[in-house]
Amino acid sequence: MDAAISVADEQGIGSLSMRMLAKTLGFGVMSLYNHVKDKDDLLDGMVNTVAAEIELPDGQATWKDGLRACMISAYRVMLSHRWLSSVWGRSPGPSKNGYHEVILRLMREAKFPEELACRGFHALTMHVTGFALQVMEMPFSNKAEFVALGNKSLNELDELEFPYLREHIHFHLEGKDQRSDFKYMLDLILDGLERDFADARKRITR
Amino acid sequence: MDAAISVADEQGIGSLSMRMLAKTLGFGVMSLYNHVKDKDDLLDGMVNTVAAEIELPDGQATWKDGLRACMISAYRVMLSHRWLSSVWGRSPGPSKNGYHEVILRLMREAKFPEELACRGFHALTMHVTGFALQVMEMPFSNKAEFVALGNKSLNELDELEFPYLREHIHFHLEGKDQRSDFKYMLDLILDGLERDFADARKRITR
DNA sequence: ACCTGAACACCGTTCAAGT
DNA sequence: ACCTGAACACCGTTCAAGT
Repeated sequence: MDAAISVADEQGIGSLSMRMLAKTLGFGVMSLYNHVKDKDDLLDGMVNTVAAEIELPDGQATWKDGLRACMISAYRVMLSHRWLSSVWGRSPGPSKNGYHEVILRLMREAKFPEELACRGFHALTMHVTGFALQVMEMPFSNKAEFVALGNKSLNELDELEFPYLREHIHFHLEGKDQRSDFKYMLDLILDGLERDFADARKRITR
Repeated sequence: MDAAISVADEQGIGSLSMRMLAKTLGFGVMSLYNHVKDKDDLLDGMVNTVAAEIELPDGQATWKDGLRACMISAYRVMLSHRWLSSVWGRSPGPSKNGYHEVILRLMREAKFPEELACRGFHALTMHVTGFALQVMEMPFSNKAEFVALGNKSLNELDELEFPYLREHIHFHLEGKDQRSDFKYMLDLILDGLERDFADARKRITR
């Protein structure tokens, strides 16, 4: 399990085959099937193991701080295991359930109505894994590759047809993009939930 | 190209192999390589072809309406080609560039400052493809499978350990979730951009 | 309970050969 | 310019055989 995770971390999930994993461990291929039902089963186990790395907030935190910290931690875990987001959606294991339970608990114990908690749950989890998926999916993995790709695109893009796209690429190449879009959108969601929550409370008290 | 797209649409991108595509077309496998450099090249072409299905707003639309319509159309296209979001991130072709250009143009011609347009661009595109990726990645594809999985999860989840997660699953199984989280978050982003834009204008006029 | 190699049914792609 | 089959180096998994 741990071996599979380090292979995926270092070589990418694409290079993780049963055959090479067995070789790494010094066994025949078929020995793996004594510890794992399937390759699917292996992947489920890997997800469950690294999902445990997500830091869950303690009982004291307010719903907003707690959620914020929790989502940032989940996002960090996804960035540190670059294969994780692409297999995150498979059948839930105990650590993923624990993470989901905490998100819902923070909202429900703060007296969010069930419907708003549901919406918040999906908005937040979709944001984290969707954003991570999208970042992982980008066709470069370091600054140099990024610059190379940017310049290549600039050469290919017609100045008259794509003026704003060219401007946008220049903007990035000049390093003027110094804020985190992940946190910007996270706060957008949290602030939106806060407003909806306030509205819901008013409606009840009235 | 069209054949590859219909195979992927009907059987999933996982079943799209060069060998079976060739068989579907009634040729030998290697004939494909006269029309396409690679399997990568094939996928790039497929993305470019369906990206052209995204409806771009005409010149009259306000930035907000135009962006909203454009993002909803893009999301619809991703839902109708269930393999699309997973390969969307590969090297950009002309129709994807056109889509990106329109997004940037709507904001820049409405006098968004460059930085805010950049942020908006990423917030919106990440939302669309991230959300689509996450939806596609879910381990069910119809109501029946969803209900089966929900009930299975309820059986496995301990009542004391995961009370809120169980409540959440019940909420879905009872069909109380009738709004679109996609549009909810889309409007969250658009409203956020509108506020930031108003702030930026105030700062300049002052 | 754990390990194993041979075998099966698949991949994408190279290469030399044809029209 | 277009098509082709054989071959190569890979997959995940089944099966029968070992300890």
